[in-house]
Amino acid sequence: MLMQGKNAFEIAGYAREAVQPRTSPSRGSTPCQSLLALFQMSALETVPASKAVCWEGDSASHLFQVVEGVVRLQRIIGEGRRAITAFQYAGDVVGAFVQGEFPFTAEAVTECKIRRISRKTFLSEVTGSDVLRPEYIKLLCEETAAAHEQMVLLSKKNAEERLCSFLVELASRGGAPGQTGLLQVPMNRQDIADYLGMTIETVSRTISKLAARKIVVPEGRHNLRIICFSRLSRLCGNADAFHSENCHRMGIH
Amino acid sequence: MLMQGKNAFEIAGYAREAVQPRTSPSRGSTPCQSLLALFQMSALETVPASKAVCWEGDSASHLFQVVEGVVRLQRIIGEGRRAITAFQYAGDVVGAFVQGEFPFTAEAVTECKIRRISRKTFLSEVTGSDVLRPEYIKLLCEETAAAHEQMVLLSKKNAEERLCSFLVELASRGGAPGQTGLLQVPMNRQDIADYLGMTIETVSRTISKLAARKIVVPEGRHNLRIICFSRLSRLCGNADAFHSENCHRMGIH
DNA sequence: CGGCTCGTTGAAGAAAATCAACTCGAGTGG
DNA sequence: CCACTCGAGTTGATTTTCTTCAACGAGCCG
Repeated sequence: MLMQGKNAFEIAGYAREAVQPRTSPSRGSTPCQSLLALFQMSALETVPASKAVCWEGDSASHLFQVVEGVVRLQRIIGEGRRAITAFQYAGDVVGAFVQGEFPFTAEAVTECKIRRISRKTFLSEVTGSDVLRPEYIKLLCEETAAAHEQMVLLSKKNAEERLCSFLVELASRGGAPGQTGLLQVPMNRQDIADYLGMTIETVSRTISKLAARKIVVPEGRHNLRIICFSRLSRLCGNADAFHSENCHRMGIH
Repeated sequence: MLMQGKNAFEIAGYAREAVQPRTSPSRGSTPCQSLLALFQMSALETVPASKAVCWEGDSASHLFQVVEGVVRLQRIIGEGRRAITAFQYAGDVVGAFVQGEFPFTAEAVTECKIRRISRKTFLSEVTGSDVLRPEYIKLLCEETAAAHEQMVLLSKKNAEERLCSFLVELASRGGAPGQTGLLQVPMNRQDIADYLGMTIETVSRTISKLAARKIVVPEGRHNLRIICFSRLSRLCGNADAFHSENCHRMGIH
């Protein structure tokens, strides 16, 4: 329920490629220009924060597009343990890789605007289009690559590297923090913890330590001012941190 | 289609769906029956244990099929840290989800037999076939689902749950251990550790503890006799362990 | 046999989890 | 307006789990 007042969101850059210029539905003769245009024919739905978009185990009859807001994909494994396997931002498609049943529950982190499309329609449109098909494949590949990246993080990185990786990812996926370096963090500490395989306490302590080193400055619960993005990048624990494309000079050494 | 093989490999059940009945190459008029048949037109190559099949960062001009043996997909992240993101068994395709450059190095765990096909050929065959396309999509979805499963393991499971999950996965992917309960474990302790986000010492200790509880019995470095598969399943840390399809009575409670 | 790798086991240490207290803000209601 | 509560977050103290360091053992091959 945090920050949905139309603008705070955009300021932080989360409106990545939100609503596109209206095009006519592709049903019939007009071919779709892009995957996201497929969703344009369906109504915009509003999902309140922390309400589910779809449930683990349910038959995946639909796919969803996040138009605005942030969605988390999560799995519950006994005794109150929860793992968040991905966050989906404006422009992302939820369920692209799902066949049969959803292997996750998708919940709105913030209040969200979404569109849905039936899997049947989606697949027939995609398989019938030489434009959409490679785009769909590309999407699947990116998702899998992201999953592998996350596995590396969870396998081998320590608390600080995990958090820094998360912040860098958030800055690039949620939208660049921009000149001011103000990064909006829509998810709460528990979400971050469950995404990074840590506890809220460790997340909190790690942020405090970064703050003490003047790498970031917390401004309220949901904002972090990035003082030195290049240092943040170098703390991600990637072998090639120094040559990272994220690292092209941000002014501060 | 499993087990036509005749050797030590088959005994352990790793010949999942290895070599198929010879079909003529699909180039030209004869359509392929399945994704794996696509590889039939190319020569069988032998890769010695611990030699690379492809390298991280290299342009992914080819895809590979594992015909026999086990391959590990790994990433190195500075200072000698290695993460194994997946093992690929006989019948699996390596690089299905890759576009552009390989995000991993693929290395033979055991001596392997592989076939390769150019990405260009693969994609043109797949996109041109109504049989192959859904099969390809299914493959991508399964890979992503497996990646999510692994993320849950790495996020939330303790050493024992990780190891038990691995053994159950190995039993189902590498082939059922069968009546005798003898499970072949082709990878060494370091491979297992890097796959599960642990150290070799912790892997070793965890196996010893399972052995002390008479759940498994190590027989040499690369064999484990599963005494009680249902107990192993229940130790995986999945919420639904009791109702798992792996759990249909194996005799022992 | 000696030298090697791989695996196991023990002891010590470190990182993160757990448990617990406390702060901060927002909302509620007197 | 202020006291109160409630949830989220922070911080400290303690414990647990796993890692690290080190020694040792088993199998293998020259």
